[in-house]
Amino acid sequence: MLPFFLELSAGTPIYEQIVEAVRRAVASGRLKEGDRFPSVRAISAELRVNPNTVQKAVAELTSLGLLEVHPGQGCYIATRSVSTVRQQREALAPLLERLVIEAAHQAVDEATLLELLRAKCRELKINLDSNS
Amino acid sequence: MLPFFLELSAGTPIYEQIVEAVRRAVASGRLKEGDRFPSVRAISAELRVNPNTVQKAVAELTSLGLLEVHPGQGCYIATRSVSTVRQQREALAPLLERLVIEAAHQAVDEATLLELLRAKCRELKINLDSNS
DNA sequence: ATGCGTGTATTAGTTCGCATAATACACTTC
DNA sequence: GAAGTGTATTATGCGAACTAATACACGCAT
Repeated sequence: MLPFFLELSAGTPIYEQIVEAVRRAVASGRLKEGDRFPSVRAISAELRVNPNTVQKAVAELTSLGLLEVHPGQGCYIATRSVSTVRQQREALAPLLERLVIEAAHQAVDEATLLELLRAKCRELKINLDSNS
Repeated sequence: MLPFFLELSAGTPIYEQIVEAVRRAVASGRLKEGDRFPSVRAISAELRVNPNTVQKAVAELTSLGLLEVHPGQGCYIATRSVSTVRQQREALAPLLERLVIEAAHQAVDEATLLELLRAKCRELKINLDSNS
């Protein structure tokens, strides 16, 4: 059993879906710093996907600083690096913009939007990466 | 001068960038219901992009319900259709999820995240689609 | 030392989406 | 009828995504 939830669907690259699933698992607490991460071949077999595709996901997760590679041994969830306030803003800005625009089109007012955000924060912590 | 702001950049499909720009313009008030929308050929010439690419954006905007086509005459910004609460939630859920996950990775606490969201709401209304 | 399990690199080939190009057609308006 | 709309068609080039089959370097346990 993989330590993260993933239901492959067309439309988005597989390696991106893997990255997203791992990010979700880490954010929700399903995966914690220092945890052992499954091998490329194990994930490949479990998902029935080409090893190269999984490798691409691992490479991206490593460059994102989410995974630490211990050569010849395996991968582990990395200790989160501290980011500056500026970096935080830059990472969140595009997501915030898309959210606000979508809310405007759906005619969702600001108060409701804020409430939805609070609800989502609670949901993520509770579900612990069960599905979505 | 196009009624929406767009700076073409690689990495994302051009037609998607156009759709995004129009959505932003409508959400910010730069474009309003009933406004005339530039012709495919005009946009094509302005952006120096193939007419087919613009056409693809127009088609998507139409299917999204953002544009109304008056055959043989032109396109206009559509009157927004009412959406149910359920539809609102479904449209916002994935964006909320990605935002919360990204915030968790950036170690941004909930209170700060809510404040950033409020700020983004204000920013969108003020800038009126100048840049971003 | 040998073998197993790690991550990683290489090369090849297929499929598919994006963008371009050049036309052509149906429609409305003046 | 001419000009300006949106739309459809066909063809081509390009690159990303995925698969496939190997091969290599490293750490670790027997």
